[in-house]
Amino acid sequence: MADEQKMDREGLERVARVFQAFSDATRLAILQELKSGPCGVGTLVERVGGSQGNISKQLQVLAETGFIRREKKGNQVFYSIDDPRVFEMCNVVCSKLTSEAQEKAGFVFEI
Amino acid sequence: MADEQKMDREGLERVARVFQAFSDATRLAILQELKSGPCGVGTLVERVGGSQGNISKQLQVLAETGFIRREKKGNQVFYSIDDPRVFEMCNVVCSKLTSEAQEKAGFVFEI
DNA sequence: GCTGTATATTCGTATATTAGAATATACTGA
DNA sequence: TCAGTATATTCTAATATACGAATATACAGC
Repeated sequence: MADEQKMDREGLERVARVFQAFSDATRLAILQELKSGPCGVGTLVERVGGSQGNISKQLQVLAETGFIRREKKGNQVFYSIDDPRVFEMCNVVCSKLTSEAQEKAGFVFEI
Repeated sequence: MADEQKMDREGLERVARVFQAFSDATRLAILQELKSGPCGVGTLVERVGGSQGNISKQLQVLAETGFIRREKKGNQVFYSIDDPRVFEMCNVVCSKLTSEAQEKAGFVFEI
């Protein structure tokens, strides 16, 4: 099915770089906002919090993954989700965390 | 469909922590080895390279995500994939990188 | 208990990351 | 061109990370 060949170090580093982009709460908060639709930088600064400069930087990190799109419109720059599979990944992690929490709380009977 | 409620900062930080675990080439190399089946630490040191101490540390980081299982058997410790969805996530990233590379090379005609 | 093997932990160092403040650039409209 | 608004970049400090070397712990067999 999937490619069973092993990836070389450079390939692994590129993949790692993408996960890295999603490994920060501020950037995930931005993603969460973009889920509702495209958004300008100023609006994201308001909604996510933090300095304008920092939000702008984090947006660039996200855009470099290829999952987020950058689009200039006149004076403003709008960011949006370019590939919704980014949320599939988040959902996998979330559901894992949820089931872990349930196990910890003893809500699950494993056979 | 998915939970549309916004996650608080603490939740986002927990998710970020999991992505963080996958954001390192050495740890991805370990995952790649585990794909073929459970593996002891010593074998992973041989196959992945680097010091034994470092591999052991990285294994712990992976195990903390809940996607990788740790199992003691006598003198040895075996690690294995506990939730194969970790590879789904990797595949999403890989396919994105592949399509990006193709676009860069001009192999894709967008309508 | 002692020895050897397997794994984990600690320590120190080089490097990377995050964030705010200040500054620079880009664009719009008068 | 000038002023104002929106975004990006640079600089700096605090913190986090990855790694090897050395050391500690766990366990099996004698």
